[in-house]
Amino acid sequence: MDVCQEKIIHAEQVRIASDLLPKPHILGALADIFKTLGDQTRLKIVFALSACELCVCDIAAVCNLSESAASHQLKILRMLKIVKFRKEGKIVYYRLADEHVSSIIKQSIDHVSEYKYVTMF
Amino acid sequence: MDVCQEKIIHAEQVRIASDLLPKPHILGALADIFKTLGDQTRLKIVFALSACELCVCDIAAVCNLSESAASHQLKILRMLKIVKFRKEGKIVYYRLADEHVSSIIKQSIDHVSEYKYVTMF
DNA sequence: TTGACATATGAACAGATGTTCATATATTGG
DNA sequence: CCAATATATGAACATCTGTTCATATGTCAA
Repeated sequence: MDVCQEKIIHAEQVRIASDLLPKPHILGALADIFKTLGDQTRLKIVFALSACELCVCDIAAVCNLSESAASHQLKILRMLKIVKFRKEGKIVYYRLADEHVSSIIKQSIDHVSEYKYVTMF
Repeated sequence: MDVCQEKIIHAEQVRIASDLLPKPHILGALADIFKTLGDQTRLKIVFALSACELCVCDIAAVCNLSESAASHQLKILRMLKIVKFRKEGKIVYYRLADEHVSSIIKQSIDHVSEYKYVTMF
């Protein structure tokens, strides 16, 4: 990887910006959260759960998914601490883990609505 | 795809959650933003730019990237309206597009710091 | 215990993603 | 004009991701 350190143009800004970078494990954790929310299926699940607690079967219905696909994605959301769950007999109910997630989503909606948005992917 | 509509367990919650889902193009736009922030390289660039305006060469140095890789990722950040840029002769200076992005990042840091975080990817 | 149901999981496959390398474009000074 | 510099872009490639299908686990009722 070309580190490009022999031709830094603005040494001072580079130093300032470098000092501000979070530690690698924080950066990784943040990227993981965004990566997780960066899939339409999981984002849909998160939106659905921001309405109310739902079981896997409900989530599959709301998000138009097979129950297997829902379960796979819920596992990821669980590992990332984005959702919590409780078991009641055969049924597992999921809900959002905390308000940060909803808050993040709200902020991003503001961002999107500020531009005439063009999808690229 | 198995739509799973014959065995909805909680019809009322399913209706409520379904009504709350954003329109597909909004959902897509949001997912795109998260997907974009969900890469360590791009997230690092965003953090760097939250410190100050930087040229491509500076960004490459701060983020330990080849200039080509930086340029590729900046293109994506540009298309997603996450960064803006201005040209000054040969040099292109990048900066964050708005405060929503920094706000989103701040929220996610709060989320991360609330748990003993375990990386999964 | 047996069968029905809700959910979870593993393997496999197609499609997407990020980097590299080579090359192109654009701007400035000589 | 030409050479040097800063940035951008295209193709190729290895890696990662999300879905599906088949199967497993766990729970309840009969």
